[in-house]
Amino acid sequence: MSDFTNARGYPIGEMSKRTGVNIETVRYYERINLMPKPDRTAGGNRQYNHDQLKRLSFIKTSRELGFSIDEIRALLEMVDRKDFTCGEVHGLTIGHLVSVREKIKGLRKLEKALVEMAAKCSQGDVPECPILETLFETR
Amino acid sequence: MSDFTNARGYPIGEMSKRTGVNIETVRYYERINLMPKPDRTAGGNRQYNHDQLKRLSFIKTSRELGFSIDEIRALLEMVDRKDFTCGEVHGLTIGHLVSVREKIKGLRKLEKALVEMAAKCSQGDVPECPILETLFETR
DNA sequence: GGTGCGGTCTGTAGCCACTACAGAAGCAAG
DNA sequence: CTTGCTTCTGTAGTGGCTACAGACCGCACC
Repeated sequence: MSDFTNARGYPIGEMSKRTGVNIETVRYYERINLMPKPDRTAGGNRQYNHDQLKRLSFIKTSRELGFSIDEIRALLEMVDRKDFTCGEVHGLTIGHLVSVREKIKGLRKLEKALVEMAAKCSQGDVPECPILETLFETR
Repeated sequence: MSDFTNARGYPIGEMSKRTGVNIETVRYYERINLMPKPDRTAGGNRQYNHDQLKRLSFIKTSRELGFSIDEIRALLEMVDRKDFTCGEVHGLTIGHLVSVREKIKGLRKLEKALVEMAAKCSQGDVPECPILETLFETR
């Protein structure tokens, strides 16, 4: 088992394991300039440093929180330029929270409609179904 | 103003207006064999009939309820073959309901995390932000 | 019959955020 | 040096549309 804590840097697989981001996705993030181009070994393999590990971790956490790539890019650009205020970051977060709440609202409505439809259904063996009838209603 | 109730059939724009499905999307549904190939006028324009209008309406309603194209395809194939039971349709609906509920659960968790993060934030003018600190925490 | 204008045609490319290959090459342990 | 895992580049596919370009259709009006 290797020790990556000294100056050798992390290969892409180690980055993937530590962050839970798919290897292909790490390379994809590089291609779209969300991750910087890392150093390479003599043979051409990527070698990441600890800052880059932190950055990838940030991206992963943010994605799990539902931020879009563009939202994450905005956050990271502020960080890169060291040119942001806590208020700005708060604003971005709240904006995202609003859209998450809207999504929940939409799904709740949808849940309700599905429950209502399913309740009408006898679940029998017959080829007549109130669910299909509901769906086929002309608007 | 024309009257489409007689035998002339509906042009694609009328289908779009009546169902709320984008014209491009109607053609897309035909390409992926979700909608049948309609009749054509002498000049080559599509002419739909009332059954096709009902079918498109069904698709639209189902999409709004969050069914995937493949789920809708399954429903429509059962209808086309006239070979289904109410129980089968109920099963598909419940399966979908379960996945909707999972999505809601996920979003709720996410909402909670966002609220917690935002609460820690002073919203001040300073370039220090607990939100970013949280996001940058190594996993 | 001509003109004008909006609807429609086909085909292709783009969107988001990845994911999945193929085929070659690197790298580390034994 | 061999073995076998990891990584490389480049390209194409996913879902569910959407957005063009450039040509053609159809219908009202004169």
